[in-house]
Amino acid sequence: MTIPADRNADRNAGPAGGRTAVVSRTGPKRSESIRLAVLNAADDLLVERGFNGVTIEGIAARAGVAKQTVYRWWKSKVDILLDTLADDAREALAWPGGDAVAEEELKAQLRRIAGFFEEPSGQVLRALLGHAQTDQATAEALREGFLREQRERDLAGLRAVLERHTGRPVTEPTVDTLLSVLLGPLYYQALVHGGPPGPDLLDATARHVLDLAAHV
Amino acid sequence: MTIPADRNADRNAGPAGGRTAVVSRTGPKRSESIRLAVLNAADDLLVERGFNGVTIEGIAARAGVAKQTVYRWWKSKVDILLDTLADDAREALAWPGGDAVAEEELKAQLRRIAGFFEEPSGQVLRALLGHAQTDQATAEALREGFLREQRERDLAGLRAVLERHTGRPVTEPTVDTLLSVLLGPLYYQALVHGGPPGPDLLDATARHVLDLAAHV
Amino acid sequence: MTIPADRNADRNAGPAGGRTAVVSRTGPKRSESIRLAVLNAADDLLVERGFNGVTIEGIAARAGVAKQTVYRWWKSKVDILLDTLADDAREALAWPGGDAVAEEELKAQLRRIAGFFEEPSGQVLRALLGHAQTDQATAEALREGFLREQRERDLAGLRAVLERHTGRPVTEPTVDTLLSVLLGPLYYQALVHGGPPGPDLLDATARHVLDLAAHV
Amino acid sequence: MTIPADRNADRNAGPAGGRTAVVSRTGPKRSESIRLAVLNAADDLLVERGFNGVTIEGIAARAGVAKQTVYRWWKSKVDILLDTLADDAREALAWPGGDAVAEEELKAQLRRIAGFFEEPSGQVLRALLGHAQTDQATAEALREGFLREQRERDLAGLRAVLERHTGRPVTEPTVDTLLSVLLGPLYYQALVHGGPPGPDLLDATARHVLDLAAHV
DNA sequence: GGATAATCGAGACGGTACGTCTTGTCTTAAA
DNA sequence: TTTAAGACAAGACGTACCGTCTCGATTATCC
Repeated sequence: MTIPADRNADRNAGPAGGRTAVVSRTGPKRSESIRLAVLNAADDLLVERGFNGVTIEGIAARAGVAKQTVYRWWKSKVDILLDTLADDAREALAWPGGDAVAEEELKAQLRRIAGFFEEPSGQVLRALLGHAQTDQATAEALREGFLREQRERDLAGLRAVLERHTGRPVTEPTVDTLLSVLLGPLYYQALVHGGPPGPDLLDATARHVLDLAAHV
Repeated sequence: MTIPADRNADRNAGPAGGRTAVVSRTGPKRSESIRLAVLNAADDLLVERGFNGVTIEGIAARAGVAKQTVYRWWKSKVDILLDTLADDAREALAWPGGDAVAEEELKAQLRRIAGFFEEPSGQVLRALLGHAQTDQATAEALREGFLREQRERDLAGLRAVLERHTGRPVTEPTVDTLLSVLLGPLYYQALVHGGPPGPDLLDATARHVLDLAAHV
Repeated sequence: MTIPADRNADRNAGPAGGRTAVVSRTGPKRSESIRLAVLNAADDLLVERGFNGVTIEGIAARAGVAKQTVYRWWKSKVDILLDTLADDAREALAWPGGDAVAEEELKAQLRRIAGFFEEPSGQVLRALLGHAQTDQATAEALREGFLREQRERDLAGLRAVLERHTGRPVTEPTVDTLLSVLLGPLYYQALVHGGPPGPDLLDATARHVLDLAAHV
Repeated sequence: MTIPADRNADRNAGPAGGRTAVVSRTGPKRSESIRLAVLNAADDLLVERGFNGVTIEGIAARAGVAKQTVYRWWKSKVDILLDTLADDAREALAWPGGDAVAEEELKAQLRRIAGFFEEPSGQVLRALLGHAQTDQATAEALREGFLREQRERDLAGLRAVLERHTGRPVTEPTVDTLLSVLLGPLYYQALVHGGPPGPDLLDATARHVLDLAAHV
């Protein structure tokens, strides 16, 4: 969670936001500690018991919170996990954007992603991607939220590396395709075969992407 | 379903088969029509209602069969879907192995896989891969069964193409890496972003794989 | 509600009264309009939805009042209904005490009570008597409050009629028994069989009570 | 429960009864021990905690039964209590019909009823009558079921006593009125003032009813 | 005219129970 | 012996109120 002011902007709209300030708005505020307890409980349960082992009742019990309190702020366990992801994944997947050699930077980024999939927050992403395979609502929420933002960050990061490497501008469709070439094998290993990819694969993809960028 | 005699050999072991003929073994045989009705019902429900909409009770009701009858032959809905996959996916993902130009053959194979993901049986695979993200048992069953076999078929198919293309033998680790490079972007599109990949992406990957094979 | 100054004397004791004047007591006074809105809302809900359909939240919502405001002044919905009863039932069940023929006066009083049970305030009494069957606290509150007062008014009213009829004093235990003989069949009809008693029954009881009073 | 064959005739209609035997009807039978455990649990809870303390969940827990099992056979706690009443109250309120002196027999019967109200099954009747004050469905079920049957038994019992006492036939409307005169004061004491009536009252009513029967 | 102290609306919160749904096992009767 | 039908224990679902509590905005009273 990086920008507290924006957090849950849509969810909080109910009592206070949006309406033109006519609404009086009194009463106690939402408890931040409860919010964190719920997100942590969900995360823990996911790691311990898998997606189907995460239940709203279980989350409430472990967070030491009433079930209705969970329902007041989130409408499903998917909603909770999306919130968890938003809090945790952003920085873990950021492009540091140093001035290293391009190939090294790509490899480092791939290793960072591979490492992310091993952590609890990576588990959350895997779980949500898994659920999205057959749940339309989850798929949409994920794409319009986390995935879109992440894609944008990745495109910007990759473009910067490529332009530094080739010394000239790179067109949008090119970066788009190259990003899929870069990330594809890694996600494929993580989602289909489970576990981290061999180092060969990461190095190979990083190199190929740079070659391709140079030749196109 | 290609080899009826072997079908479900392990699953059938329960009530009737397996034991060394000591079991008297009388009564009517397992009804093949029931088996198909169950598999179809599961498939239909998956497409209509998503993975969580598939329930054993729902399957039994739609197949016009008692719940216990389903439990007798399969131990979970995942087991049923694995059965469905085994019946449907093999040929859909086979390498035809013609004598076309290598690049064309790779592209055709990629398009075949992309098409598969749009069909009901592709839905089943996506559902199972999704569930495997957080369910250890499913992950194992999938990897030791369908995924291993499919990987072998893919390795053999790709090696044949590469050797025809380069005119020399290709080492095992090389094919392995190249297979991930080839399939990665496609699976990444299907599983992460949903929907088919752009044609550019498929063509690009096919070409790169051949380039890489030539240079290594 | 006949004596506003005394109204709810005990109930009001909470925040302000009772303590020996040490408490300085400033601030706004209790809103009478809120009190009435709450009592009316409770009454309406009781008639529309039955005892279980009366909830503090429902009352507050319908009265346009915050829940806490209700809890500030009443400690339960039973408490609210007792208040309603005190406001409404007294005069409806009073003995007018004219100088008519005794039999006519008894019949008129019985008909007045029978009519009362058909009205909303009669509903409140029935509801509270009903709840008192299995709720000890309600039973006690009802008996020590409304029922005792009403019993006293009834005893006085009946004694006056009997003494006028027989021309001599009537002993306490006799009036007590005769009051039960008089009211019993009426309440029995109202509470057990629902709906008003046949006119035969009222006339018969009135006559019998006078006969008995004459013979004893 | 006196006539097991008839028990729950309407409720059991679902799977087996009523329809013209077309329905095949297989599967396990309803467990009688569960039925009794549930009725006892409900009875116990009512006595211990009052009507509002009786919850389906509480009944299920105390009976050591799953909640759904309770819902399978009864649709509400009122339904359960009605069943309890049917099992328990019939014989407790029967007219023994000896050949004693009429007055003695009436007094005995009144004492029997008064005693019934002190027992657990009497508690059930009081609870249901209480709930019926504001719940239309309960009121109807009670009147069309238990109360009607009990009224018929009472009418027959009282008529026999009266005819033996007067030596001539008694008309229907007369018995009806006299029954209310007889039972009214007793129920009034039990339901309104709680606790048993004084012996005076019972003796007085019994005598009056016989006087009235003789004079009419 | 401030400070003080109450009322009041709004609603968060931990709970309990609701009535429904699905799971996986078990039991019975018919085929 | 297999199958259909379904009883059963277990437990999660999402909802409704409970009674307590914490805010912030408003009055009134008294110094």
